[in-house]
Amino acid sequence: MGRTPCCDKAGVKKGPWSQQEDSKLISFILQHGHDNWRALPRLAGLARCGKSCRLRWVNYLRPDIKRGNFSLEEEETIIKLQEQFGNKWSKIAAQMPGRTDNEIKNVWNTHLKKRLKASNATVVASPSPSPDQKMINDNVDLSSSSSTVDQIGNSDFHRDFNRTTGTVEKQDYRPEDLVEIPFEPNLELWDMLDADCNFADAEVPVIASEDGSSNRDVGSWWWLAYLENELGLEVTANGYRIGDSASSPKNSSS
DNA sequence: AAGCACTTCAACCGCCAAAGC
DNA sequence: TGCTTTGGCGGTTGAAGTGCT
Repeated sequence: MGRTPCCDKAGVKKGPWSQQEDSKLISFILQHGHDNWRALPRLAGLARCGKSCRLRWVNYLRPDIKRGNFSLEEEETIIKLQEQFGNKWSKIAAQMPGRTDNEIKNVWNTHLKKRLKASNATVVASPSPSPDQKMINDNVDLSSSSSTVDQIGNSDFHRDFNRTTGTVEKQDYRPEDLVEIPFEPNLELWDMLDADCNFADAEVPVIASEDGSSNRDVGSWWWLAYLENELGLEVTANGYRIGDSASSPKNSSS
């Protein structure tokens, strides 16, 4: 008799996650946490293995994941830490808030390893940046900030949000500090949330961003719910209002 | 426009270690 | 102390996207 499988293989779904599955998982974890990954899928009504749920949450849905390209600084950090720790991706990820071990591993395998190999093989005399390098430098210019939200945000929205506010720590705001930040049209999904910011409606629409892509933004819209719930942001017709939230935000959002 | 090659990255697999009994 | 269960990790895969001819 071999090792006990991590889950009952029969009836367990594999492959890419649908938005319905994502919202079920998010909703469940927001309400109950994730003390027991094995029991979670059954309790959350997901036909997934516990490991798969954990992976999806840790690598994709968690609110504190920073998405987007790695900055040059981050790449240098990875290279340094890889030298120090070897392929201990979780150790490396622990030194890089907002980045997952999986993401770091992917960056290492797809970019950094090759780049290091190339630079070791050839001593390049010219300092002119490669297209790759240029993109990284551009990225640094766009995202350089030391604030909390840059470390934990996961979309351009959060960067923009940060530029305006400087931080998302609730206690930093007074009611008179009202700031409205326009939110992306594709994020107007508040009707799906009930009073507690749980997903009341099982029918989650496809979320398309301006460039026509979908799915990858799924982390953003539910994260806004988190921001509102946890950080006391108020959604208005034009964006988010920080500060006094005496009026009903969701009524004014439609 | 079509076909092919290459790249990216989300997700899976199998192993290991820690915790619980 | 040994067995089982569970969570976590690193390696790998393959579908989807992108670029090139």
